[in-house]
Amino acid sequence: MATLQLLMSENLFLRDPQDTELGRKIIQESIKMIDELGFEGFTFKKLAIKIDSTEASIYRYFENKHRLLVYMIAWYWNWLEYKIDFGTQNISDPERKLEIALGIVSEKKIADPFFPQIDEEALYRIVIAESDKTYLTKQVDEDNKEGLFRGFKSLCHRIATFINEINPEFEFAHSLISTALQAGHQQLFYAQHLPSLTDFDKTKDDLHQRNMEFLKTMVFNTIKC
Amino acid sequence: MATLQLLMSENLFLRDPQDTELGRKIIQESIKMIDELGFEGFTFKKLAIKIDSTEASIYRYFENKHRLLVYMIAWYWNWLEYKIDFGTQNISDPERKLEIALGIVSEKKIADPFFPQIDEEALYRIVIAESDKTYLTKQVDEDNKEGLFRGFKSLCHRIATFINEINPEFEFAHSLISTALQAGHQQLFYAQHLPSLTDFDKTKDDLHQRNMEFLKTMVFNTIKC
DNA sequence: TCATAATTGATAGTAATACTATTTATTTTG
DNA sequence: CAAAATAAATAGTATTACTATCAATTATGA
Repeated sequence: MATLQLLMSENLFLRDPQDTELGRKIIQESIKMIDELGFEGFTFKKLAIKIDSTEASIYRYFENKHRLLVYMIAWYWNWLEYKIDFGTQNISDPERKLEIALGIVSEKKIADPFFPQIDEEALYRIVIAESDKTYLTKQVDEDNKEGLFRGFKSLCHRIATFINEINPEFEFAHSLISTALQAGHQQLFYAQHLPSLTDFDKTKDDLHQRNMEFLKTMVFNTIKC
Repeated sequence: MATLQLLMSENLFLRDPQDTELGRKIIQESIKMIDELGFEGFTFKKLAIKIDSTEASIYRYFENKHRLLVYMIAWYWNWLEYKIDFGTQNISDPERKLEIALGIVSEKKIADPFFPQIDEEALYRIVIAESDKTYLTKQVDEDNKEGLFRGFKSLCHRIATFINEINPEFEFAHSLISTALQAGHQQLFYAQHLPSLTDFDKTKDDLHQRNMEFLKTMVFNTIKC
């Protein structure tokens, strides 16, 4: 099977981690560590020890750990958009396209053989628990100017387009989709940790199915009334 | 005018900040500082200098700055629930109650004369930018066991009740309301910093109006189809 | 080929942060 | 009013998030 590489925006790193052995080890191991320790518990020092390198070496690739998180989350959004492009190929019915997109957004994430170096399951847990931290900072405007959030914005715009094709009258397409994208993660987090904020049962194995149903209901009902 | 005090859950603090002069200064000044510096830029050291006290004294009131944030956000949710109780008093039509609740959630927040010691405008900006950080941590389960998120859960449940009164068939009342509560903040943050994720124009002064409209459309359409 | 430059990595710092332990002052109460 | 309890101030420490400097390796080109 072919192995792919997502093209990542230049500003996301100092040195492209996909180019070198060390860079790839940084990404692989930091996905594992942030998943285990949480973003606050994760440090470049701990990562350096784990991959048998040094803090300074890691700082050559990423300005700081926040940038590394932004890189990982951007990779995730790029991956989703690629999957949606792929999945809606040759389909013209916008309702079908929207349904496919929402399905991909909320489906259970498993290892993608096209990207063997990334642990998508761990990355998905990071996205759920940490992705908001990429922009909930005081430097959000500078980061945005550098284009660090292009992946998320692009994905949001793409799905919003489907809505506008279905119902050109609907005036909140972007708001609805950015809400749905975040809600999909939020509800899974809540189901796990604050279940009374949801109507899901985390012990049942149809959790992702229910979440998908919720998102589709919310989006389709909202635009069709 | 009467001055009120919201009853805060015991576990939110080590010593009740509403009881002492220093405690009240801690709350007042930390709202100002977190608003200005962001939660990451805020430290007990800086706060201590500002209020002419010491770090150790502040640690007598709150275990750490995360707990202080949780306290502030819990105050906000309690305040909203009180406003909704107040606003839906003697109203029996559940649609009307839901509309009032969503209105209160998304209306522009101004100083509440019942609580003169709290700067609600600054607190609202903190809620928008920082509230997710209260639970997006590795200690969320322990914190939840201590009841730190009772305020949010209680508010969510109360509004979900209105939905169930309107449409007992609808099976995602809690998910929809927790989604709407977060979306209300998120959209304002996006409008300010990542406007392409919304359909709002931050330069227009009907921003809150539009956001309210979006939330009401989303919630009512979703439950009525 | 070999010197030079460029890149990469290792070592050793520093200022700031998030606390903690101990000491000192003040207030409460029997 | 003395003893106990409480509150606050002082002075630490381990860790974090970097930076500056130095050493090794690799690439380039006359």
